[in-house]
Amino acid sequence: MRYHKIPDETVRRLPIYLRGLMVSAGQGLEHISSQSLADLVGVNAGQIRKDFSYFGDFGTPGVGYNIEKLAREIKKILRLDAVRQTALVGVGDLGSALLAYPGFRTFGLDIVAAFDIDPKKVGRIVYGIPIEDLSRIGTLRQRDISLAIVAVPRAAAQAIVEKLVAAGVCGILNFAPCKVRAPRRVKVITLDIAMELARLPYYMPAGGLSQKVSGGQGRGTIHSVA
Amino acid sequence: MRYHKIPDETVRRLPIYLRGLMVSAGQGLEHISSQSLADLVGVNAGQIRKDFSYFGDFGTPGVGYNIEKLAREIKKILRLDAVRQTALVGVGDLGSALLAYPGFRTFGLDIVAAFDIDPKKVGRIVYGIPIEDLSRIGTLRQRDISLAIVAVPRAAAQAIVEKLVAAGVCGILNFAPCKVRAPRRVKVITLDIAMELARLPYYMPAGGLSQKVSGGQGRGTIHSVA
DNA sequence: CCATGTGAAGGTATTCACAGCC
DNA sequence: GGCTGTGAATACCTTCACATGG
Repeated sequence: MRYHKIPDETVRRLPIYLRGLMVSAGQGLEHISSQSLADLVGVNAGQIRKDFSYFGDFGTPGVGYNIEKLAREIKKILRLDAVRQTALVGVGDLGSALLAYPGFRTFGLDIVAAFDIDPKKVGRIVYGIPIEDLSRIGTLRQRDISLAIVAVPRAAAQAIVEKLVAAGVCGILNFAPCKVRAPRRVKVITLDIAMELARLPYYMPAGGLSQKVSGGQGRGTIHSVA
Repeated sequence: MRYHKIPDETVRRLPIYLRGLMVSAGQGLEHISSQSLADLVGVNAGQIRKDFSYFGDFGTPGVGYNIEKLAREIKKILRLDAVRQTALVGVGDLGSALLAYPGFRTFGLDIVAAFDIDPKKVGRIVYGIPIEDLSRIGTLRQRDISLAIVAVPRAAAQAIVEKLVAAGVCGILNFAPCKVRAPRRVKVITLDIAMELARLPYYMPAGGLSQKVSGGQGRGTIHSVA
């Protein structure tokens, strides 16, 4: 069930909206206007209405959007309406941090398996998850795990991705700083942390440190950026 | 010295090219064609040439681009030509992983200070960096540190950003899952890890697990994705 | 009166194709 | 022959303004 045709950029923003809606719901609100949501998440109000317009009528003129209903719909579109079991490969510093990170739950994503190549790590239990040997990646298919996070060194990433694909995984979040090849049916998102930091200096003023703001707390020119 | 006008999307891709160029340089190559670079980093060759065209002639028809020269130019544009000292705030699981991560060096970014609110952590040395109390963030200005990474819980993020701004920081990479406000002159990039994972299921085939590929290794339909 | 939903307009980014150069 | 650099054409995304509805 693919919704008529939702632009990629809109899909990218849907999780942002979803997070905003969940925050609002947590405050006991029932409805929210595109303007309030805009203030909350930092996206232009017109953009939000346009985005929502791609999948039917959820708002009531004069009132706003029903938070619960809208959140449920977005989850359905993103296919986050059921809990998705996820595997982690590579339990180094970053991998461990990801195991400890509670944020995935928010979106119904649950890390239920972890793999590493290091015999000293295999068998240990980290944040409740036992670490298995890489050779057991093949068991993912029968365990109904179709999503994976790759947190291994660059040199190992491609081989791991191939193992995962062979095991039936069809969605991969790759933290290794390189492009990995995969069949078209498998969606890979690469998240290169250092690269994000690398484009920060471009946008910074030339002088280096910024001047001290007169007015103490920084009132006045506060703006949302990015 | 701002180059005529480089599109934002091009700026986003520059670090990708830079990484590809550094890999090629490491292999002893001297020149690379837009097509080879395209294969390496997964961006269309025409796109690459168009991107490079925004900042002058670096290629030689029939030969390709001089890797060293081009890499140096991209670094200059991104202002990565000098080592930049960076501060980390929040030495939890993720923060520790970032301290250990060698990838920042690649882009001339060096984490030289770390802060945490937890008295049990303050004073300890993690991966060579002593953890200081939050109250010492104000010293960043005189230490010439203008870049910061925020890895604190959502509830603390806004307050930390304000402290950093007051201390003269003008570029922030925020890992907290929320929008933060900052003066316009301060560039903030928010990287919400869970959110990236959240849009993965949307692109996955409906059935859940993918079918076993006939043909073993997966030859044939291999495509770059992402 | 307030807020949604949406055509139409404007802006930005990508793709194409080829002239020009080594 | 191979590869760059770039205008022109296309596709995509965002903004605007307003008609419509509670």
